[in-house]
Order: sequence, then C-alpha cells, then structure tokens
Amino acid sequence: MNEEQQQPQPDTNQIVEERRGKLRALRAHGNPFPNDFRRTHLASEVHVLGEGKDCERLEADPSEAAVAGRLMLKRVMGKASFATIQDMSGRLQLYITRDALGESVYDAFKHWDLGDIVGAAGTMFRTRTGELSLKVTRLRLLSKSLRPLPEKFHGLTDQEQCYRQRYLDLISNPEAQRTFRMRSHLIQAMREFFVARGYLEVETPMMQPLPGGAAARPFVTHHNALDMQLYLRIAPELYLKRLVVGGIEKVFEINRNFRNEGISTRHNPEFTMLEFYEAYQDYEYLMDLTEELLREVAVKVTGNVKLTYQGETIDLGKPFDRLTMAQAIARYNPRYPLHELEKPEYLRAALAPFDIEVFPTDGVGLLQLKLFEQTTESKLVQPTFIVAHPTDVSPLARRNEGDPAVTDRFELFITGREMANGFSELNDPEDQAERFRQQADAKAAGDEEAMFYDADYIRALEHGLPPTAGEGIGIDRLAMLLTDSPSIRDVILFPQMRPE
RNA sequence: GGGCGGUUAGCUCAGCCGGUAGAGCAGCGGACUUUUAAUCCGUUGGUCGCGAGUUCGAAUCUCGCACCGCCUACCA
Repeated sequence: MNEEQQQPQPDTNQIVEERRGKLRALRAHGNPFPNDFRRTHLASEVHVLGEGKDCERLEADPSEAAVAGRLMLKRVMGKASFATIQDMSGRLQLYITRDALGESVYDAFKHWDLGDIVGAAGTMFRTRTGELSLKVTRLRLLSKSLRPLPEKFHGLTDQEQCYRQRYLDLISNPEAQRTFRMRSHLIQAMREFFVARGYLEVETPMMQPLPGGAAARPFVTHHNALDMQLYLRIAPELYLKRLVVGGIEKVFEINRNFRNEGISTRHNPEFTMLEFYEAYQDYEYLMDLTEELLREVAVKVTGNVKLTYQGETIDLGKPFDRLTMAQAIARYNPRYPLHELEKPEYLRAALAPFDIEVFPTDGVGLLQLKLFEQTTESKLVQPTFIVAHPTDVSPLARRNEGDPAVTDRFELFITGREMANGFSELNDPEDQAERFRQQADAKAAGDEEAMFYDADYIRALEHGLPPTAGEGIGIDRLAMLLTDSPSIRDVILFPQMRPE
C-alpha cells in the first residue's frame, strides 16, 4: 500500500464537520475518550434480571445497573428522553430526564449523536408499555463518534460496504451478528467433538518450502534471512500425517489454507479447513464419524438436524447416501444406464456434448469423474457421499484392495457443493513415491496444480505411517449451510476485495 | 476469463420521452417529562462512480474505464 492510500481523505462532509466541532468543544472540557467507566451488566443481563417482574415489583425492589454501549436510537421529548443503546449482548432502553441528571448533563446529552458510545447507570423499571428500561441517574459520553451510522431502520444494505466496512454491518444488521456468532459456535462445536474423542489439536506450518496436500496454485513469498522461496500452504495434510508417524495417532487442525485461484461466491483466497487424522481406522469409519459430526454441530449451532438452505430443506438426520460416481450419475440422470457407465466408448460419447477436455489417455475412472462433474454434482442437494475416486486424481489416497484403479476415498456433497473429502491414507512409501513422480511429471508438462515431489514426506513415510484415515472439511462452506448464507463472503468477516 | 445488472446527499431510495436535483432517515434550529423507526414546525447538505462523445442543453442517450453484485468457467 502506498502513502496516499494510508492518508485519510480530507472529509468535507457536513455531518462529519459538525461532529468534529462537537468533539473540539468536548476536548475543551476534558477528555472526550475517558476510560474509567465500568459497567456492571450487559444489556441481556439486565433483561434477565427484570424478567417476569412487573412495574410494582421493580419499584418495590429496585435493581441497579451500569451499562455501556453504542447509542442507536434517541427520542428527545423536551425534558425527558428515551435512548436505546446496543452492546455485544443486545439492546437496552434508557430513560433520561433533566430532573434525574441535572440541566447541564441533560443538555449535553441532547447534542450527542447516534453512534456515540455512552455509559449509563440507574435503576430498572418498566415503561407504560411494559418495556424493561433503565431510569438513568448517571450518564457519560465515553467515545465520540465522528461519522454517521447507516440508516437506523433499513441498516446497511450495500453489500460491498458490508464487506469492506464489516463493523458497520455488525453494528446495524443483526443478521450479520447472528451469522458470525454461529460460525464461531460451529468451530467451537467441532473442537469439542474431536477433543471429546481424544484427538489432539495442533498447528502446522502455514509457510511451507513445498506446498502439498492438495491440487491447487499456491501463493509464493520470500524469506529474507533464509533467502528462500516459501509458499503459503494449500493444505496441512502432509504435516499432519508426519505427526501421525510421530505417534500423535488422533490429531486435528482448524486453520487457514491459501489458494491462488479465482474469487467467487464459493471461493475466497484464504479459507478455513478442518483436517483430522486417526490411526487404525479407514474411510468407512470416517463416513460414519462425519455423519455424527455434522448432526452434532448442526444441533449445537442451529438446534436442529434439519436445515433450510436458500429455501431448500436439508436433512442431516437421515443416513447419508453412499454412491459411486457411476451409481450417482445413473440415479440422477436416468438417460445414462448404469451398466453402460463402465464402458469407455460410451462415456466418451456421453461427454462429447459438453465443452470439456477429454484426453485419449483418460481411463474409465477419469471419464466417469468428468461426466459426474458435468451432470450430477450440482444435483446432490441432500448429503451424499461419493466413493471410489480414480487413483489418478487421488495421489495421497490408499488404493482399493479389490480394484487398484480406484481409491478408498469419499467426497461429501451437500447443496451441490463439496463439503468434505476423506480417505484411507496411502501409507506405502514406495507407492507414494511413484505417485509423486507422476504428479511431478504432470507439473513438468504444464499442470500448474499438480503436486511437488516431497522427498521429506517420503522419508517420514519410510519410518512407517500406521494405517490411517484422514479427512478435510471446509468450514466456510459448512458455515454457509448452517447460516443459510448465499455467499462465502457472508461468513468471512473480512473477505478479499479489490482495493477501493 | 466470459455474460448480465448496478453505481444519484453520511445512509435507504425516487428521478418517465434529454430541459439543469428530490423524498425519508441522520444533522442543525424550535415545541414536547413514558417514547418505540417517537411526533410536529422550520432548515443545511449533491463534481448524479470517472473520462470522452452526441446535443442549444446530459443524472437521463452512446462509447470507454473503475469498482461492486449475480450467473458462468477453474477450484474447496
């Protein structure tokens, strides 16, 4: 970022100018940003205290409270006023009178602005209409706000501004608050799930000398002291499996991955993944565990195993379908009979109408994958495991015992989107070395997403990786599902945006 | 990357067939001691995203650019 962008724009806005004037006047009388006010209650705690108590009871036994928050609404009626403040727990109405506060404080309050941060102390009571409020005996301005809030009724609706100035979105749109609380609860619930089962949470490098564990273009950076190129990680997978080699047999990490690819409603350059590994288990176990996990977090976060996503009901309560690609293609597209989907010529003919690259070297597995992606993926609205991915596209997964052309792998689809990817891990170092060689060849041939040959990882496998099952779950997409958010930007506090 | 749509006051939005800028909220001044998006009276505030073009005249029509949104492609 250059100097000019760092400099605040000179603001000629009239409202800001008037507020700056008010701030100047406040400075003349002391510090307009004092930090010696302490609250005793959150807004929600006041509401809990007053719950079920009528006017008479509150008057007979008055509870005191000191609260603080942002001034959101203000209704001045001569010598008495109502104001609504908002803190992290919610809102509370204040009743502010000249008689209780004295003329100078009351007159000052009349010139405070929506958006100012205030502290108030007083006693609880109920208004004529029954709203629990605070009869204020002490009132102070704690932070002067210089810029006007978004419109008090409509809130902030400009999506761009919601993303760029998330604080305004959070102040004025309760749904934004709700969404990010749910996201936080989701991550909390996942952590609890794994900790309760004896998994150890770890952190592995975000900056890696070789980016591995996924097929994706990485971000590149440079370390000056070591004078070496480093990559922001595209996945933690290879490090977590090194830890399983090291004896951490149940391990998980919830952290950021970085992929230097497109931005869309489903993609942000940095996104959060859960990855977990458990020794002496296989991919069948992972599918059972995944169902259990999703049910548990859905109930903890939303209270229900049935969700609504963009008008569609998603039921996490029923056992998830488990289909091979061919089975899924046939089920969701009756025009493709299942028995034909094992024939390469049939698959090539079926793919011809689609505008995608098909190579002469593509085997049945790859052809099925391409047809699956074109015709079926988006139709997997209810939770569905797709199993038995081709070995060619699964360089870290264990081969199936009966059919070495496919792997013991699954991907979970919900709302037509990939939510999870898991497999029995490839723990044969020689097979892994061979697969890395194929990836390295593909990279040399121009495939930018192909993997590097990771000799250090092979060395770790040569020490012996126990039979292990491992899985990754995209937290942002799960958060979208649970919060009914149409865009990944709605569940990332500060999504990547072009500079203004 | 491609297609479609959007950009007007701090915010939410009108602005028709081209005639020179509007409302509500917020702000400012006034009235009002139980309001609920308080109400009532008065009032300030605009390089209509940026740049060209057409025209006597452009917020409005045309072209280009920027940013955003949606769809689409790659991907999780």
